[in-house]
Amino acid sequence: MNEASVPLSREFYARPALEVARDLLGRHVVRRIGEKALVGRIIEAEAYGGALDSASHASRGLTPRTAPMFGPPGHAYVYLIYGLHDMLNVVTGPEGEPSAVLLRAMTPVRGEAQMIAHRGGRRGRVLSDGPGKLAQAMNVSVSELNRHDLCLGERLWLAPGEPVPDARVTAGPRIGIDYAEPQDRDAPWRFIIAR
DNA sequence: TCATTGATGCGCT
DNA sequence: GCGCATCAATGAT
Repeated sequence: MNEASVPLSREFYARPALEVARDLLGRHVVRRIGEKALVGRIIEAEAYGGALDSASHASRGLTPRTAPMFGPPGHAYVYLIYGLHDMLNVVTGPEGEPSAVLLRAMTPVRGEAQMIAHRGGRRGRVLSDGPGKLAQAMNVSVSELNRHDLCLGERLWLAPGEPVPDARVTAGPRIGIDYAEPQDRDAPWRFIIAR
């Protein structure tokens, strides 16, 4: 494991989701499957949680599904949406205060051919430009990686990568949360790397 | 390039 | 039973 792929520390995650989401842009997602390593650069992320975020799963309280969000930071929260797609989140903030960041998109850095295979041969922009696509390209599933500790450097973790300056960052409302209260629906908690 | 729609399974009421 | 932090195929502009 070289310097660029050392796992981000627990302290990195133990901050407000909003701060972590912004800071995750340009960082690397590392997935190790046996001897093979897949690396992607995060280009889009969304914060969920905070005091009273009606868009967050955790706003309904602690349930078996949302339990990881209430747990210690630096763990994965993976869930299935629409019966089809796995969503990869990282748990943030102090234990007991539910929050997480959804990884929404990445670009391939290493192991692109393997990612394409995971995606059924789809390549180019559609390889990993959505949360379900990102998880599928990385072969991340609820059954294998929900609650996984991202600070171990085993199977799945995030690494320093190349942080992005503010001038390259754009914030806007989150996607697919029309059901949320207006102030949460409109909050600029989605971060992307402008191009 | 944009809008529409079916797919599909589980958590929660 | 309802609805969901989505995707891909389809058809129109």
